[in-house]
Formats: sequence, C-alpha cells, structure tokens
Amino acid sequence: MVESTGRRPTIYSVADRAGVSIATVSRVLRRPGEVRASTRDRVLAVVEELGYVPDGAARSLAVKSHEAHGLVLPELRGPYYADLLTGYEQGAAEGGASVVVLLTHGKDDVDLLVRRLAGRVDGMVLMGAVPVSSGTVAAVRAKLPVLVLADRHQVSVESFSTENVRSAEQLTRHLIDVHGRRSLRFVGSPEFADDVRERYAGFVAAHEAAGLAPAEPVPATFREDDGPRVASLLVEDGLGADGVVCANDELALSVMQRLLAAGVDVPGRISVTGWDDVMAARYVTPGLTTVSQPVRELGREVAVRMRALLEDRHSAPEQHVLPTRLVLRQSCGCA
Amino acid sequence: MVESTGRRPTIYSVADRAGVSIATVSRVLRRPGEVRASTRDRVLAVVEELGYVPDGAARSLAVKSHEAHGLVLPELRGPYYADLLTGYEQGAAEGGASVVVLLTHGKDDVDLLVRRLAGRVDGMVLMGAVPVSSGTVAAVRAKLPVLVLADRHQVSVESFSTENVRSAEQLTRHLIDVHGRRSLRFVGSPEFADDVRERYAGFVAAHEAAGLAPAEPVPATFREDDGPRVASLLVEDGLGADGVVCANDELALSVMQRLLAAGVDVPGRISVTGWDDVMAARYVTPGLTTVSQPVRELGREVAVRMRALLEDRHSAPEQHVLPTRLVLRQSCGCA
DNA sequence: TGACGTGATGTAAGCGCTTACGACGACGAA
DNA sequence: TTCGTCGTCGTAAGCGCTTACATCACGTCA
Repeated sequence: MVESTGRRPTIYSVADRAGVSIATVSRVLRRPGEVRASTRDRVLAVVEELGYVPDGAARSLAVKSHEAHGLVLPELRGPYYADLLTGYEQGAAEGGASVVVLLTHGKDDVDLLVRRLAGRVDGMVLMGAVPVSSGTVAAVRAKLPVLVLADRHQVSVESFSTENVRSAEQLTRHLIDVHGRRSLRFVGSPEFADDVRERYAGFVAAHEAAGLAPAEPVPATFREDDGPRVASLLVEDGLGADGVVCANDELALSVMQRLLAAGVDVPGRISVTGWDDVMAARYVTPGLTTVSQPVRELGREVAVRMRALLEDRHSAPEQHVLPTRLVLRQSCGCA
Repeated sequence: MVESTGRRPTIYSVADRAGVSIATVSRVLRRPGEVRASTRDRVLAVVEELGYVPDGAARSLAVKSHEAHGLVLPELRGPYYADLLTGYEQGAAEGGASVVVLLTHGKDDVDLLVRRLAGRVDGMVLMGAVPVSSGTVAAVRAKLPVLVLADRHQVSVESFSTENVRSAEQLTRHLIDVHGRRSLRFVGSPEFADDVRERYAGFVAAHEAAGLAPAEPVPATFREDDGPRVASLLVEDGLGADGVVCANDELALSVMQRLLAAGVDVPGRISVTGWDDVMAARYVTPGLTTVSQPVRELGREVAVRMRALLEDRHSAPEQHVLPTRLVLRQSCGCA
C-alpha cells in the first residue's frame, strides 16, 4: 500500500520506520552488498510500503552529477530530429542518463534557456541550426562538455555530422553522367545551415568536374510551403532546367507534386532529388531519389562520445563524419 | 572572459568576488528589484566574468521543485509522438519547466526507469501504450500528478485522448454509404492499444447501423512491415473484401502499395483508409483518405493541464477528448 | 532629538541525499 | 586471554542553493 498522508516520504521517514540510520537506507539502495541481508530486506519492505522514491535533486547535489544530458534542437518536424533524439536517448540511457530536450522554435529567449539548461545537465549537444549566440556557447562550454551537430564551422568545438559534400557531388554527377542532365538547379539556402552549404558545395564540385557552370541556388527553407513557389518559378522559367536538386525531401516532394500537377513529366522532362529519405519518399510516384543518413546511429554515437567526455574531460576535439547512402529511385530518371 | 581555473564557480565564489553575501547574489538573480542598482550591477558583472550558472539541482532541492516534467513514450517513429512532444514541450516551457523524455522501446527495465524518473520531475505524462505495471503507476501517482494519453481504461487517472469511436464510425459509414462498400476489413490489433480498440468499436458500430455484419479484425502492429503480409492475405482471400480500414497510415500506405503492386485497382476495386494524416498521405497516388488528429494541440493542452495540477493538487480527474477531422482524399473512392 | 518606519543586506537554517570515517561486536589466531 | 581483522552500521559533514528573520543605516516626523 502506498501511504499518501501529508508529505512525501524522505530517506528519513524510511530510516525511522525501519529502525536504521539514513546511511543504511542509502546503502541499501545504492550498494546493497554492503548491508546485511536481514536489514536490507527490512529496509526494502519499508521502501515499498511508503512508496519511497529518492529525490533526484538531492542526489544530484550530493554526487555532483545531474545524470542528465541536454539536447537542443530547433524543432521536431520530419524524421531527422526524431531519429536523432531516439538514438541519443538510447545512448544516454545506456549510461544511466536521461535527456532533457529543448526545442528552440518559436522561443525568443533561446540564449537564456540554454544557459539555464546548462545548470541542470552534465553535458549538452547543440544542433548547428539552433539560434544561439557564440557567447552563450562559450559560457556553456566552460562549464560542461558540448557537442555540436551538423555544423563544422567552429573547429574548436567537437562536432558530429553526416557526410554531405561527396554525397551531393555523387548525386549531382549521377544526374549529369547517367541521365544526361545539363541544366540543374539547387533548391535551398546555403547560408541557412551548414549542411545545406556543404550540399551545394558538392553540387558545384560535380559541375566543375563535368566542365559545366553551376547555377546559383534557388533560396528556400526546409518547409514544404516553399515548394509551390519554387515549382512555379521553374515553370515560369520556361523549364530551362532539366533537374532539381533539393536540400531535403520535404522540399523535393512538394516541388515534384506541383510539377506533376502542372503537367510536367517527372523524370522525363525534369529530374527531382531530395535528401533524408523520409517515409513518403518511397511511397510517392515516381519514387523519390534521395540520400539516406544514418541519423539514429548518429544520435547514438554522439551520446556515447558524450559519456566518454564526461569521464575524461581532456581530449582534443574531433570532427566526426558519418557516411551517407545514395538511394536511387525513379524521380531522377532511373527505372 | 570565462574563467576556467579549477572548479566551476558557485554562488559563494560570486559573492566573494563581488563583496556581498550569497543571499544578495541569489536575490540579484531571482528578485533583482529587491537589491540596490549599484550592487546589482556589481554582482552581475562578476556573474558574467566568472560565467556563473546556478546549479539546478541545488536550486531544486531548496525550492522543492524540479521545474521539469517527465514524458514517457514508447518510441518516436512517425509524426504522432514527435508532434505530441513538440506541443508538450511548448506548453511546459511556457511554465518555465523543461521536459525529460523517456523512450521505453527496447528497454527491459521500464518500471525501474519510470520510478527513477519520478524522482526528478514534478509531474509525469504517460502514453497509454507504454508497458508499465499498474503498481508503478500507483506508486508514481502517490508522489506526483500523472496524466495518461490515449488510454481511457483507468477511470481513476486523468487522461487525454483524441476522439476515436465516432470518427471511425463516420469513416466506415462513408465507405458503406457513399462508396457502397459491403465487405470491409479492419486492420490492426484492438487489444494492442486503447485507441485501436476504440477505432474498431466505431467500425463495428457503423456496420450495425447499416445492418451489416462486421468482420473480425486482421491483427497487425503499427509498423509498415506488416503491410505486405496483410496485403497478400487480402489478395489470397480472392479479394472478398472491397475496403480496408487500417489502424494507422503507415499500415495503410504499406497495404495500398502492395495492393497496387499486385495490380489491384485502388480505390476502384478496393478502398483503403488510414489514421493520422502523415505527410506521405498527401503525396501518394491515390491520396490516402485518413483521419487527422490535433496532436500538437493535444500535447500543449496536456502540458497546460499539468501546470494547473501542479498548482492545485486536489481536483477530480477528468477525461479530455479532442475532436478529430476526417480527411477525404482518393483512396476511399472520392474524386 | 529620539522613536520609528523602510529599504538593503547579512545570517543561518534548512532542502534530502551520499559517503568518509569511526565505533562496535564477533571471531580467529597467537 | 588478548589483539587484530572484518563486516556492519551510525555520525556527521558536506553538496549549492533559497529565504525567513535579524540587523543596520538612514531619513522622517513630531
């Protein structure tokens, strides 16, 4: 039975009722081997009876560890962040840590929130796209290990990301070499995020290797809302383009749908590719050619690395890059 | 400049350096109005100089509040949980609380983890599908407010969910009345989760209202892996069925794709419907008829309610049900 | 001029844990 | 018998905050 009279039970109530000292109660819970079986059982019975759960804050204060990691993401749309969180949570849980998530989208005091978060966790991972000042990052880094995702700008801070440049180059070359495309457009804003920048860099590299002049990127956010605009832009363009390399699947799906709705033959007249390999990519017609990233593994590896950092603070920052995989479907022109 | 010599700064270091007592430092940070402007500035300067961030555990211990909520979900696949988390995080953040997520999938000591979590948060929301013992739920409830999602089984605990029975009935009736379907199958395991049970109940109700005999459900999980099996089952069945009501979109998309691949005319020969309105539902051909749930709002409302409970513990448990919206596309037979 | 608010700050008592250290009894060896 | 040794457990000192209360320096007002 759970007692619900008045205040919540503390280690003192348990000790009292079991006729032992609080030290013994603590030992029963943390190092059962150090206490005699008979007293252990007695204490555990009381713990069960009172429904005692040790207070995490008090424990954290005593052991000087929050047993929690912070994960700061801009939002949670699409499978990318969700998979990342899933992988990270798993990796953190393996080390007995829980993860507290902070979603910055729609909040205007991100810097304050991040600082506050820094007081409640042992380590923090920051998505590159998160709008946080470098001053805040510095302050937080001085206090605890920080890992950054999908942003290799700052060499001084350790980062994780998936490969972008070479995959984008490979994808672009596929369109040029295999499908004979000559007038490609890149959709996305390279200045918006580091990974978009890298994907565009790969796009450019493939053009240069083929002796073609790369077009300027067509600016767009990651949202599908931008699709219609981009699609009509392409159509009004008189369809000078014969291929569209989009910064992510959401954009690609939206563009492709509008193109098809406008009677444009995809991929006959124009190829469309995305990035991320979302679920919809394999259900649409034509199937969307895209790049698949090992996001879950990424999350897990970051968590594992974080745990290592927490044990051994002094190791040089490294830049980790995980490989991606080109997924050829029909939207590029493949059968 | 951030000082990184030795230990992290505490409220004592700040007080020392600013020549005030720790009480004043605390006041500067929490109730700036109560301290003279000149000392306030002096203290803030030191705070900045040392890069001081108050320790959350110590604060929690002193104020007896963790300023955090626990959110326990089975996993994070698909948009449902992600949206839920997004909405919840927003609602919690408005009250100054952060949210720590616990994903139970793949963990074998869920009960222990949930109990431990209960020691680090002020309130907890549990997804109905989470595999946690009722004993644990009782223990946690004795300690802090608990809200349950998508599971109205336990009347004693307050729950939130989206409407299922009537929407499912409406959807099924649409297939029967508008599209003249006479032999429908329900795909999903009602015993698997409470919401599936309710959706099947609506399916049955529509049949009874139309004087038809409802078929037994075709068991399936929420995963798309089950799609092929179900599809071939339907085909081997000689296509006695002329419609499939699936427990969610993932299942529906998978079934539909297999059906189409087998040369079956959807929706001509057989209707397919889902539940959730995932992104893919509006990109596939034919567009997937489904039910859209206000998941984000759900999350937010749960968070708001939790905040209310945290302030006023003694209010009777209520059962909240949010309305859903039928989204007619082409997979049911509509134009 | 002295009693008295008033505002600003310091003092100190917790909050509920963990753990180093010491006390104590039982037990085996000398 | 006496003296380690060892297993078991209690004592008490923190961990870094918040906040009730005490204190103190100033006007203010009669």
